[in-house]
Amino acid sequence: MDKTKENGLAEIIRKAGFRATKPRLLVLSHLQKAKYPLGIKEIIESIGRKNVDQVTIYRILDSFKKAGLVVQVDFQHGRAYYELKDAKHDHHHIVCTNCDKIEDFTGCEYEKLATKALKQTRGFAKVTNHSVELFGLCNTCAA
Amino acid sequence: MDKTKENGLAEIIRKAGFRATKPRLLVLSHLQKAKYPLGIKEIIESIGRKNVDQVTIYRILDSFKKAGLVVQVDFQHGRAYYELKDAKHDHHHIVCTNCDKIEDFTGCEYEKLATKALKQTRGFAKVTNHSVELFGLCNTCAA
DNA sequence: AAGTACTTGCAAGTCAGTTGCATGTGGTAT
DNA sequence: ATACCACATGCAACTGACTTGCAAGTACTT
Repeated sequence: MDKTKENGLAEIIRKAGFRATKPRLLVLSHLQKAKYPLGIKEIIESIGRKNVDQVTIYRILDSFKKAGLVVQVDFQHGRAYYELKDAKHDHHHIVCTNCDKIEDFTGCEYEKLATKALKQTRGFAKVTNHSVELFGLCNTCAA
Repeated sequence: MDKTKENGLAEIIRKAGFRATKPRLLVLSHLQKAKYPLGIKEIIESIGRKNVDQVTIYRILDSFKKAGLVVQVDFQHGRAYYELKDAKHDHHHIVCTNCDKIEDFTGCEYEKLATKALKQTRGFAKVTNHSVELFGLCNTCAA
């Protein structure tokens, strides 16, 4: 990892209230490079089991999630996926229920949705996060 | 369970392509009565472990899901929740990340969202299902 | 350079969900 | 009404995701 980049990552981590340790830098940089949400297993594998213990990865992702650095995505595959939380966070996924292919789409109109929901429910004070996934069939599997 | 109702349930099950067995009738009627999505554990418990084996419940819910009778909901609690799929299916949940309180809201504009996503992605032929959940803080926990 | 609170690694454990296979049963044909 | 058999269920054992407790290590502060 080159020095400038590492410093940038370290700063992000410290701003979120954590110490900039090697495992955390690794997890963050893997998430940054990822095109699509990563499963924990993939993260563990690509970092290398001998380099960082899987328990550590679990703990890091959990704390990153609580700190709002990362969002957890559910593809109904029975395990958790994670990706960096982008500023606008209007970026979601469509998943093929047959072959698990994933693509992105935008435009869930989060603000509108949240306002609408808060108006309707009355029992809730604020919305901090949201999850929007579509499930369907990709062109190959539909044929 | 009164006879008329049981017959109605049985018909639903047969129309979906299954045999109307006692475990399936029980699962379906519990889902119908539920105000909010049920976790598998709750279903197992309220039906009674001695009455129906938990493996059977898992298999039933899985097949109901594949048949489109039921939808799986993810509250990021590490286990699956299920509820009956309603015709319009424009009924979603807002979950308190602190105390797990759940309320409903409507108006996710599914059709619009699906059309938009299909136009953007190009790799997908159709959308068969969707999941929209909001996470936030309820009035009590926000205070 | 040292101290300490935060982090990590290891081992063992928990819990959701799955699999294989023998037994049971709903729906149908007779 | 009876018998049949493919579909369903129950049981036991298993897998795999995720968690916990605790001792050892290390990033940041002074």
